[in-house]
Amino acid sequence: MTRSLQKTSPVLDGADSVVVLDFETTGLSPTQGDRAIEIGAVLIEHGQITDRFQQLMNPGFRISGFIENYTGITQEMLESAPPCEEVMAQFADFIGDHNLVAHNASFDRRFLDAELGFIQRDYGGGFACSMLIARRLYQEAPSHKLGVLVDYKNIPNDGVFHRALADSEMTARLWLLMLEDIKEQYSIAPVSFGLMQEVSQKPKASVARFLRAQA
DNA sequence: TGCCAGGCCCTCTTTAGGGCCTT
Repeated sequence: MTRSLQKTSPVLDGADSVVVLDFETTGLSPTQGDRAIEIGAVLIEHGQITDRFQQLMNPGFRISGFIENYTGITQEMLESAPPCEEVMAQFADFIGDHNLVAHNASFDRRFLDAELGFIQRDYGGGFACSMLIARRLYQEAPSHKLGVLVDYKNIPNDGVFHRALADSEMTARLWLLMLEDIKEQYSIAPVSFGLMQEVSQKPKASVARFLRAQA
């Protein structure tokens, strides 16, 4: 169950389309045998969401009760889903060479790399982490979990968490809000993907100075 | 039955340890 995002005023230039993605998985580590069980993603173009991707996938083994409770995704739901390889081939076509964004991107990147590796596919875009940027822009936030940031920044949501498309849509709203905040606070426009990547790598204490120098 | 990973970041740091964040 999803719904459209409210329109957001464009703050990106035309070349800075990004795909915001989120995996639900059987656990924390693909190197320990964990697999993806759902992928959700939205495409942002010109500062607005223009496309969506959501698909459950069958990892080929029984998932834990913890994951069923955490995500609401049941074993029964996965038994009727297509295998990971089929879904990830479709998803590789969806992301193409777009730049990518995820909340705690190191996690999603590990699974993206692992699942695409199984089918000998790759991607050509960069990867940015909304959590690392939020830690720098919103240093006073009570935490930088996605759900806490959504509440802290009053980001509209339908109350669904830990499902791939819902989390990717909330991450996309957070991403667009961070672009708006940088634009308004530092008079930078357009705010490029490359600039956001740079922000994510700056020491916390020097981010404001760095952004002021970009104006 | 209980536990498992990994990158980032802070500090009582760098010859380390532990919290945060993702499922």
